Amino acid sequence: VQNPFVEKLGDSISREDRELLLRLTRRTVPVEARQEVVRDRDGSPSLHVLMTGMAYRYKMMTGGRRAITGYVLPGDLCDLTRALTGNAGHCVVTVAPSMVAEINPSGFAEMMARPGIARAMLLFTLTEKACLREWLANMGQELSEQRLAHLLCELRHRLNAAGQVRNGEFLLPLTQEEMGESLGISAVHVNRVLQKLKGDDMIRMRGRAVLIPDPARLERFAEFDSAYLEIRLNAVPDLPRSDRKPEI
Amino acid sequence: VQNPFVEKLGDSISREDRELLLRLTRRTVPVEARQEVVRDRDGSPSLHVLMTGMAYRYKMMTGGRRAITGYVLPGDLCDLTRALTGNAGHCVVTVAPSMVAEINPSGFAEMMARPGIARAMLLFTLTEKACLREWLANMGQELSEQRLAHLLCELRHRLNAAGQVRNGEFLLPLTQEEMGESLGISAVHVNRVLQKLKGDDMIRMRGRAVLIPDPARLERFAEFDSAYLEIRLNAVPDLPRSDRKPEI
DNA sequence: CGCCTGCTTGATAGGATTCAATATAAGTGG
DNA sequence: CCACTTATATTGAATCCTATCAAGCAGGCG
Repeated sequence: VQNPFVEKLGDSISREDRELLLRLTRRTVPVEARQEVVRDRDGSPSLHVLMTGMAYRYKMMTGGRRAITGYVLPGDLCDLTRALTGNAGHCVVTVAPSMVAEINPSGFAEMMARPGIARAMLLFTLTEKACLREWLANMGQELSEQRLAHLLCELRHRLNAAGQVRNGEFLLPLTQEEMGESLGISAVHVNRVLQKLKGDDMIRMRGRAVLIPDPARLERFAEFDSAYLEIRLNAVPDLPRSDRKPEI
Repeated sequence: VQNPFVEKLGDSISREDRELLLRLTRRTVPVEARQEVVRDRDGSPSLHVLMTGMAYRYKMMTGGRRAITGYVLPGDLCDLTRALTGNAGHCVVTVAPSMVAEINPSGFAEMMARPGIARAMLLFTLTEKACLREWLANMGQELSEQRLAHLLCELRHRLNAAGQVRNGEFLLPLTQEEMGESLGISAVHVNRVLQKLKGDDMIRMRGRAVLIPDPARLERFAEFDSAYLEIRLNAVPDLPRSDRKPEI
């Protein structure tokens, strides 16, 4: 995988748009694990794109607790909101050594001036919104066992799309504390739930490697439906055409 | 308030864009309370904008439970995702008699072809995303008392922006069941928490009218910071200009 | 008036937290 | 390379928040 960001867009953008994005994301900088890529208020005004590695978004709560609200995988934008509005509303930190492309403000302006790219960015945002909705629904209605299973399903699915799953196995460099912060449960409880899932052979773990013997079974258990991740760009009509019958 | 949708955009869009949106949302249809405005899969391909009334987004979970993931207030879009991708991922239902503007596909195409409007839609989406992130963080980390308080703070704040708060009092036509579905707690528990908040004089209720004697106090208690709702369009630079110093 | 929906209250049960202690893994520096 | 230090993982016990079940109450509506 050369440029996961541009590749994600597939052929939904024009050749010129693709070239521009390739150019803007050519230069990447390495970021070590557990390093802040985006800080809530300060930090660089650039737009950051994760090219390799892994990160998550989190929000500080009073009392020093953290809430993890989503994961950033190769090809994902880190801080579109901050680039557009000047305020991210959350931080992004790596969990693994990563490569990040920085698009400076003028480059960002250049890309957003292209309608095709702007629309693609909107769709990225919609996907993330769908993710958040899914997490929220899960958090509110499901038991912790299913929630953890759901998280694993989502990560497996997305990592798979990023080509990071080999033989049904993928690396998950998260601590149990962090899993807990993602699900709203304590690290102690994560540990117990994890053991239960292992006991039922829903998952197997070797260090930081996770193996899911029967993804379909885990997804059934987690009530996971990947539809919310499939907001594919090519599912978008060029622009809704007026040949559809207009209604009253 | 004539057209809450267009008014929300303020002077961040051009006069022509404003005229177009006014024209597209001129004709509205009444929708009774507890009526579906958006169904997950089927339904009209139009984009719906709530002009008056109130609605919420929900997702059906297995077992017949519902998860409410957000509220739609006057001026808000109901189904931008569905208009763009063909799939909403959730339903929208009114809680009060409402007026809804329907923008048919060709009208939607027309508006999205204007860069200024497209950018405004992106910002709407970002605001909603910020909301979801806030809910998610709250759901995961806070106790039900604070969560309920937080929900009330958000609704007060947004209803206030929509001019629906008079003397610190506003109408909240929600059942306790629905509040529970918004917070991931049972209706029975909502009732008890509500009583506790009343007991501390955090809120007062007369039927469906909610009065918050001291908003600042409730917000402190709920750890509510309205910043996430303030993604004002005018906070956006015309487009990031290149007169900022580019960094390495 | 009777019915239905929503609200209220009590009692019980269970999931998850916290506290605490130990084990294990992972670094670090000598 | 090993001893030391720290972070992470694991296990147990007590506590607490919240769900569930059940029953009674209130108000609106045909």
